[in-house]
Amino acid sequence: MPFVRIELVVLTVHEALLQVLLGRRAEAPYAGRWALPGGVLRIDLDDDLDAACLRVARERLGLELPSATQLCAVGGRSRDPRAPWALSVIYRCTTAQGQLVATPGKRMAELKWASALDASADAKLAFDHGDLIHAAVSAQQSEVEALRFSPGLIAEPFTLGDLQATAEAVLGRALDKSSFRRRIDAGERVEPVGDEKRTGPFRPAQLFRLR
Amino acid sequence: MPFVRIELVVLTVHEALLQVLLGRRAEAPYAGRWALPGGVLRIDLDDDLDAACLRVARERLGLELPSATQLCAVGGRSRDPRAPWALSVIYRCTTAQGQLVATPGKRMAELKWASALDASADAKLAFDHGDLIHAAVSAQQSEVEALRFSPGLIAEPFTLGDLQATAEAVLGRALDKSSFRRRIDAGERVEPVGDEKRTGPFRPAQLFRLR
DNA sequence: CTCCTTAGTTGCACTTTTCTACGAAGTGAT
DNA sequence: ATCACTTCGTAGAAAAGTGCAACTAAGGAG
Repeated sequence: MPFVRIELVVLTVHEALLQVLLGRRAEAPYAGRWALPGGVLRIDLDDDLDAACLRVARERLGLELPSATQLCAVGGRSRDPRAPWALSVIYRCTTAQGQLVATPGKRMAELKWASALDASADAKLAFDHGDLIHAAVSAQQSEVEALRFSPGLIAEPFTLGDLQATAEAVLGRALDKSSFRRRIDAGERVEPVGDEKRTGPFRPAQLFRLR
Repeated sequence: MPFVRIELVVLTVHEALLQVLLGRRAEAPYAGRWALPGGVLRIDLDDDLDAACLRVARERLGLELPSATQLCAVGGRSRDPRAPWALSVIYRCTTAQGQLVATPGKRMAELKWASALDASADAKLAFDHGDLIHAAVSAQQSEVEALRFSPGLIAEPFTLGDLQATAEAVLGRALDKSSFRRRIDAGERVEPVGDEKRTGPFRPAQLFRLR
């Protein structure tokens, strides 16, 4: 039976840029290279794959992830030299940058946020993690395209301008303001919180939250 | 390490109905119940997960599947009583009904095609295979909604009427003829084969193939 | 030729999206 | 008080896409 791991693609939007969490590998293989955080499946601890994902996020990153979704599974003979056959189940999630409690473990010396677009094209990442980030970004873009904002992608409460800027960061292109707002109104995904936010000597923006 | 299997959701359209291939289980657990065909991952034989999918399809069903896509992975402690922890990687594919060479093996006594919609709601299927079929049907519907027809879903060459009937069978609803043809023309997914097909004493239909 | 069937197209109303511009709301300067 | 300035939010025209219904096209039977 193969060696089974869980890998996490943790995404966030910060400073108008879609970013992904990477850890620097301390040991071979790929020592010194950046890789996705992850951990070994523990059949004595984990009731199922989702529970394993939550445990790994908690142990490695100090994150309580309410909503990670499975991206895919990858596996093969030459995937990891530590085992004759290695299988990884990949999870994708979003979180606010502040919630991260970096607890680098034995294999993870250091954590950083990197541009997701750059990372998905970075051939120097360990394993096939560049491809996995690319797949995760595509999935996230499909969600945002349909105006499904996972909690954690944007801090609540937010203005519609914030929400649009977040969507534009994920999609990597500009969106039309009136069209964006009409689609938001048509959906039932956000609700007004009743308060306002002022950022200068001009009209304040209404605040919303996800529902 | 968990016990790892591959399961196949083989879909086809036959007689204006989306159908899924099921096998009757010969042994416990769920002896006598209908289940998805599948097999154990063999790390001595399979180079990677996709290769394992192809091998299982060939050995169990006599199918050479050019284009199976991974659906998801499921796993947990109480999934299969034969092992303390079982993990299954699910693949989805389409094939013509005629290509199937049923070779029921030790565990698969009998094969049949069943309505995919009925099967996805059938609580009597083994394991969580009803949920898996439901997920596979949804994925197939998304593809067809975007007019992506996997080879095997429809026999080539085909008329545009055939193609629309196939799409309607997958989606479970009627489509508008002129709108369907406009979208087909706009895309670059089908090309005329130059021939015609006549089914009676009236105007023949042009034939197309996928590209 | 007329009639019948299915294949394929066209016109039109309607909906949805996109682009552009304008009004609204707030503060500070004149 | 009025105007200038900025961002928030909306309205309306233009364009693109969808659904419906009627139409023409092509073949063969009688």
